[in-house]
Amino acid sequence: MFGLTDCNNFYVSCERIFNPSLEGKPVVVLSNNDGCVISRSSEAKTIGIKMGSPLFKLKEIIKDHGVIAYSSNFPLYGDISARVMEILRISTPAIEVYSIDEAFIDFREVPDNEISAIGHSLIKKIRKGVGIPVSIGVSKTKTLAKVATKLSKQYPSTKGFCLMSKESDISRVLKKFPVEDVWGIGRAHSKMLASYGVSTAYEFILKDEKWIRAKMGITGLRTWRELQGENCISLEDGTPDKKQICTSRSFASDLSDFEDLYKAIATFASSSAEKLRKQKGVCREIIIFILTNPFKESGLTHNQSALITLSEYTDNSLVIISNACSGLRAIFREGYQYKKCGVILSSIIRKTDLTPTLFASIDEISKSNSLMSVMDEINSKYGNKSIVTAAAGIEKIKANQNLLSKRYTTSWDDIIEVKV
DNA sequence: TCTGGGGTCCTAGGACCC
DNA sequence: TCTGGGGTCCTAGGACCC
Repeated sequence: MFGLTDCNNFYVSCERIFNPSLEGKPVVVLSNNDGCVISRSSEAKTIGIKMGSPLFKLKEIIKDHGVIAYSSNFPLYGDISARVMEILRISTPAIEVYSIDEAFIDFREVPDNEISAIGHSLIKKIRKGVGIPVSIGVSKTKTLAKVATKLSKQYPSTKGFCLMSKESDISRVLKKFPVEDVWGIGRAHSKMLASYGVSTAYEFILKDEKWIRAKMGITGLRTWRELQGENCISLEDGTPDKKQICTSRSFASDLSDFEDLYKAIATFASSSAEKLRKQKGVCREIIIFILTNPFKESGLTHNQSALITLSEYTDNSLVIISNACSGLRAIFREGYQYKKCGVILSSIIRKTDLTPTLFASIDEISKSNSLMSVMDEINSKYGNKSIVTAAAGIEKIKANQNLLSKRYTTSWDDIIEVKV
């Protein structure tokens, strides 16, 4: 059996830990630049706020219902996530961290009759130890565990835990389960399935295997099998290395100056390089992209990217930045209002797998290595971006974050005060 | 005025190899 | 008249996830 732990309304729940007065009220957390809603409390869902809706369209509903909105505070959410995962890790045979708010649990070696007690105790431990509500679903495959988790959220009587093991229980559930809510079936396939009269997970598994393969490829077939209890998606141990590393942002206001874009690209290149060194990787490809605002009806559109292939693998920020910037020079055009840009590192291998090149001296390599580790050390000790390259500039890129809570658990300056 | 930021995997088709 | 049969690698784009 596989379990899936899912933190309820995760970002909102994180905000509520340090501000209990938010309990019972409609609360939302916004994306970067306070653009869209990316997390909603159950009260916010009830009054009809949809996932991903832009803030400016919600002005009225927010006023009418006294909705409380927060800017996203990722240092806080990341730290709370790590605490949840730690409890899961020490209390179960093995877990796979699947996202910031979800983890699969390996129950394969645990007798069926013990799973339920473990599940309920995990929910209590996390509530008490970290302060957030979680739901747990358990079944024969990861895809079915996802279904079970959804049920545990849907029905309060489950107290956040749902175990689906009996064949008859599973088919009873699947008969009512909308096919578009199945893990692995997205918008496009839902639409296609609907056109063939398939609307529930049960109708989906009744379809012929060959038909599924032809219409939905090998991944669709996997989902089809998983729903029938056949294990196709295994549990990953450890976090696999990233194959691509991307840093990108939308700007608070449009940029049309080369200089401004240059600073942004240099900053993002530097962040990506830092992430690359963190996973002890080196890359050989850099992709940069610049986009104009897709929502603007007037104005010129220009979406362009450049791929730079380096002659040697590197993790050196200076090399990555200067190449990213020459890429920008090649695609930048005057007269456009740019809204977003980003830097993607690709063609990544582990640094230890690197074959030393004939043309760089040992001296140069070790110089580069020590420079980078000193940079990383300073930034880790004195705070992110304490030391930056001149290209990135000293001013930070402005983002709208007017509704930000404090970094209660990761910054001494923001630590909570107790007033006597 | 105002619309997120990350990722992964699969597939089809073209270029190329012998 | 008739024009092989087996591969690999790369890339762009689509689908999906949170």
